[in-house]
Amino acid sequence: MASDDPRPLSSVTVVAFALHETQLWVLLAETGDDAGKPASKPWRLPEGPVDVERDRDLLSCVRRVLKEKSGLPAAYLEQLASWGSAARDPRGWAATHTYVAMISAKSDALPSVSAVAGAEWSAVVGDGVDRQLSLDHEEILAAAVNRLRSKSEYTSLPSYLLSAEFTLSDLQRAYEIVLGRNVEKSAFRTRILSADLVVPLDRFREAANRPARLYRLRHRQPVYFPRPLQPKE
Amino acid sequence: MASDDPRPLSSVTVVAFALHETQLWVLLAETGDDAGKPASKPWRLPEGPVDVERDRDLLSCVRRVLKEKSGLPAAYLEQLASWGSAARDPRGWAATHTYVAMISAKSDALPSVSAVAGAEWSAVVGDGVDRQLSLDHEEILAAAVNRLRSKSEYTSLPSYLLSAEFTLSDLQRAYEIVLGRNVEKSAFRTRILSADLVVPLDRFREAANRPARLYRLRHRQPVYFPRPLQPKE
DNA sequence: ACAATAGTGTCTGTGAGACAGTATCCC
DNA sequence: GGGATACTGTCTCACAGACACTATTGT
Repeated sequence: MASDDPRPLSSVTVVAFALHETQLWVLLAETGDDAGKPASKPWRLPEGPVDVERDRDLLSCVRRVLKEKSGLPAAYLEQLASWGSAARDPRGWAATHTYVAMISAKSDALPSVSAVAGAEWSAVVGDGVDRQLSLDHEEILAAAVNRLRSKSEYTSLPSYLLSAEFTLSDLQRAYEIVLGRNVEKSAFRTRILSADLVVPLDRFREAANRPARLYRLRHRQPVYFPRPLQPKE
Repeated sequence: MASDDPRPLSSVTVVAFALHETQLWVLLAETGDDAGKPASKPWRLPEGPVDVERDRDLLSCVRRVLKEKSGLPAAYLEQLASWGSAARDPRGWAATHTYVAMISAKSDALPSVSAVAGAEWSAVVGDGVDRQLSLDHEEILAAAVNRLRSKSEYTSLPSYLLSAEFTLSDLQRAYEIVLGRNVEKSAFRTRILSADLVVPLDRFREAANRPARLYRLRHRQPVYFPRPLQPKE
């Protein structure tokens, strides 16, 4: 019980999501080639060890890691789970605290590109990406995608993927991309408007058709709807 | 980035719930009086450091800790969250992976007493207990109670607090105790029976009134209902 | 006028809430 | 029969799904 027993490695892993065009994207980091040897699976989720000198707590640790790997702030951060075992990291017993981060779209709807070397957005396909990830990061990513999808059935999570001002059609499209299925327009609008989710603005988005009213989020915290969108069959 | 940087303490904390009479109970452990000095807040949640020699992963670590502190097996275990900061433990930067454990009632509905020294069941009042806990364990307990309550609105979690065979009234009472409010009988029975939750047995519990049919759980994993019990107002 | 997207109205279905009524045991 | 608990039937209400319909812009 002495506090100098061997301790596991402690790190933090971020699964950062963004929207671009018609897809959901996740932030990956390239494995640093330690000692010049390129790993067989060079991609991984952004991760960093807990720094007991600089990090006050887990949340500030995630924020630091996300900033170092992407330069981007998270519109919303939530703990996912933790993974820890003797086998998951070749360096020894390692535990990681994982977080889901939602990144707001930038004005021009570009995928919030990072000016940081070795970071890259990858499209989410199914519950993963189309490349292999090292360690157990494929499992962690799948869990994050599933958490995002299932929580989007009954909360306003997808709203954090939009920019500050958006139309209800934008929001509906965000849900459709995240959930991977169509959402019925009328029911969707009633749902959003009867919850206290958004504030209507007096501005409209102009286009070659009827202009759409712009909205912004009313709260910083997610809203929980009274019923899930799709009764889980 | 050297792997011999100072590492945080890593531990696992269990919030174990049980049902007895008309209340929900949680397992507490007495702080060992290190060096004979009794702590000012002698009670805490069962907790133990990750043992990199003996524990294969976090789940086996929780099982070991729960067994050591209570001698009881968990009918259901689920990760709650993790807490980690420089300040939460006087010994230094400490992270703990917390789990919620559900303990089945024993045949005679005794609160599953433990033959282990320094462990004790305490009734849950509100989202805590009526004594102070050390470290941030009051916050962890509150989070566990809230998780149990909110997840009981749309899953079969309370079923794990019953013994193997139970009546629908037993199950309803479990929900009522966990949720802290009455549940309407007719709707409750329809809900339970139309989900695939239970298997009817050919046996009945006899009493000084109409005998009640006994049931057992159909699945080991919790069932998710299509709608929450109470629309979150 | 037409294309295109924004936004609404109406009808249906599902499952929870309320509550009364019936069923079946022991005494 | 009476007390007690088990179990069912009926009516209402909230809200999601389906889908058609109207509204308002640019070209």
